[in-house]
Amino acid sequence: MRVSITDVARHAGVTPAVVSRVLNGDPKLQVRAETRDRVLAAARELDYTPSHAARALRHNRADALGLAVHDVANPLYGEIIVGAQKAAADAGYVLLLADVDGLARGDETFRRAVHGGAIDGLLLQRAGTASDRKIIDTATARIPTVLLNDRSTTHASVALDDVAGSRLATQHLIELGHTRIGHLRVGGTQRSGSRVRGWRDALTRAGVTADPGWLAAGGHTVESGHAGMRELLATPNRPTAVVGGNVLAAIGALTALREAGLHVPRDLSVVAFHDVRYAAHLVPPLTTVAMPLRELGVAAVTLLLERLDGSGPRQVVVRDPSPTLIRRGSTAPPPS
Amino acid sequence: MRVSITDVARHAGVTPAVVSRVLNGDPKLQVRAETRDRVLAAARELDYTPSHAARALRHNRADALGLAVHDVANPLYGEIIVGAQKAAADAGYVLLLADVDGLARGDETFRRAVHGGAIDGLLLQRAGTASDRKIIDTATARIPTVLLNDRSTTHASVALDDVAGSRLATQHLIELGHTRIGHLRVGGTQRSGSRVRGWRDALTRAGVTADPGWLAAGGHTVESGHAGMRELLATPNRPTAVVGGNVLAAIGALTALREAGLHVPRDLSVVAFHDVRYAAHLVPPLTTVAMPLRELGVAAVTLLLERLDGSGPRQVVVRDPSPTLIRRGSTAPPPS
DNA sequence: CGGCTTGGGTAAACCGTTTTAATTACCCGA
DNA sequence: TCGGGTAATTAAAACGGTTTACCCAAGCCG
Repeated sequence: MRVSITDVARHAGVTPAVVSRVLNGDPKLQVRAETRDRVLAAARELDYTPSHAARALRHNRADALGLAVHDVANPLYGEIIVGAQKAAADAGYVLLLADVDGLARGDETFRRAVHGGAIDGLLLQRAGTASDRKIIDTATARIPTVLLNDRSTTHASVALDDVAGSRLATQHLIELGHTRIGHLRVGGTQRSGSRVRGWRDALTRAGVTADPGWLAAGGHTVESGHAGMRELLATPNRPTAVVGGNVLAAIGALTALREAGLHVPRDLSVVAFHDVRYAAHLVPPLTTVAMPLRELGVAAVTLLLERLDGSGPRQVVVRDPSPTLIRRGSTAPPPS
Repeated sequence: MRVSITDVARHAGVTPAVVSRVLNGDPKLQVRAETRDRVLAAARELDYTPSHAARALRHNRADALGLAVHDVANPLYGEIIVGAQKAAADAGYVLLLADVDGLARGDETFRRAVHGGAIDGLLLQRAGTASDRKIIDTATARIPTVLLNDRSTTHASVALDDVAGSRLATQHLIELGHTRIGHLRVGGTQRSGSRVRGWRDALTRAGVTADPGWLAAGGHTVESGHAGMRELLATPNRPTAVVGGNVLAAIGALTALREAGLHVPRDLSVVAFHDVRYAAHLVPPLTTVAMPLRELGVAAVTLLLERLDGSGPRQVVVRDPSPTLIRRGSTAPPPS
């Protein structure tokens, strides 16, 4: 059926040991060039590929990484996955997809994969929900784990430079002449706090003290963004511009503004995190801060591989390329 | 380190054979209830999970499926993946992610996974590109394969009911009073042909003969959709409504219309395939045909598992739930 | 010419499970 | 008390590699 190392050995007139050692380039192997060639030729001729299971069993290593996210269809995580997949493949690792919520529900399939050694390490999305901590701790206890897209003081993690991104967005608005700038925070995660900090930083630098009313919960859905925007509109010292922590929330905000009879960007400017593909095709085309999501995926895999080599947990912030402002039609100088 | 079946056996005072047979419910095993309990208790106590590699080696089966798509970040495929992931997990299979383009470039990692038996079957996106055929044939020769989201006469495949979807979209326009209805075809695949057929069917039923000028290449990018729409606008017997084969192409079409000074839907109606999450937030909110993408993913896994059990290649069309029209703001009666 | 090195390999154990065939324990009736 | 028969359990091989220790032959040196 399958062609095994024994077949190759027979074909080359040697023992399996030699085949293994030639193919893996064992430095302590002494072998005549002629023999080596015979082995290589036989392997090529029979189109031999070693059994994944057999190697994994022997090495106690699967050459596979797990990737568990909440929603694969979320385009943001799609980008992260693309980067992670590429980096893993380059390093000779295969990527195994799982559903965090499944994990939370105690999905036996994935539990067995982790406990049974089907993966060597795990990339785990941290959403900031209550059940998260338990999942994270269980995983970490079993297997080297890296948290995606958020900072952690206790676990290895890879985050974006949210402070810089948020500062960039806010500065853009300041440069346009805005001083009353609101922020729709995502909530629940470290990065939410970072974005608040970046926003406040930029305001402080411009000599503006942030009004507490300028900070509202935007969540990460269209509905929550809609609600958050309405809240901002109701505040006495109403902002003339808003930094949105999440694209979907920003879309909800745009709807709320349209409903309130306000024109974007004439009456109010909006800039949001993450330059998703359709941002340019909303009306108005959304000004965004492009964050290096793919690079985050790459960095996560890199860090995880480091951990597999025995390094301790480390917190990485991906700053390259740095957050970039994509100017489109949703930002303009404040109404005079 | 890892707790193995031998540890459990020792702990329960039996041999590994008994442990294995108890845990796997071997029907020919005769065992005292008391012994069985001891084994189960030991397994639970030590938190034993069998080694994935060892079972895979023994069974010559990895309990894993491969999933190779062109672009994980594409929200359409995201939905398919979500469905596939869930179905695979339910069946006790784990999902392994790969990049078709990597495959085309001869990505060694994935080649080794396939050849080395790390996956039992493969779900493969068919894009209709030139290099596709080679990849498909290579994969099929090695491993049971199911093609995603398109029909094939030679290989196992799972497709959507594109004829019905296209007919539904066209009928909607007809019901609004349109007779001159264009179609932006995706091109390259079977499903593109199916959509043309559905469109033509609906027109014929309404007693309208399709003008050749009403059919243009829309591709699956914003740019190609833009170009295709311009082509349609230039035709002598210009349509008053358009069915778009792809959302991104439809977005490009909307832009082209805006540039041409035409108002959607007052001057021209647009309906497009696939109800992506942001369709409601484009301006105008896009009327779409929602296709059962998740169910496609589920059906693909189901078919693949069937094939693993020895059934021959089969072509499946997912009709449940049937295509649904989501009426939004981009369709209206034709200008009078 | 005997012992030592070195080149060129080989033999065998091992990784953790599963499974078939074989072995032991036990009970019962004669 | 001893077969015989069945119930309960075990031994061992096999899956396909990898790796360590070892072996043999040839050459070299003293």
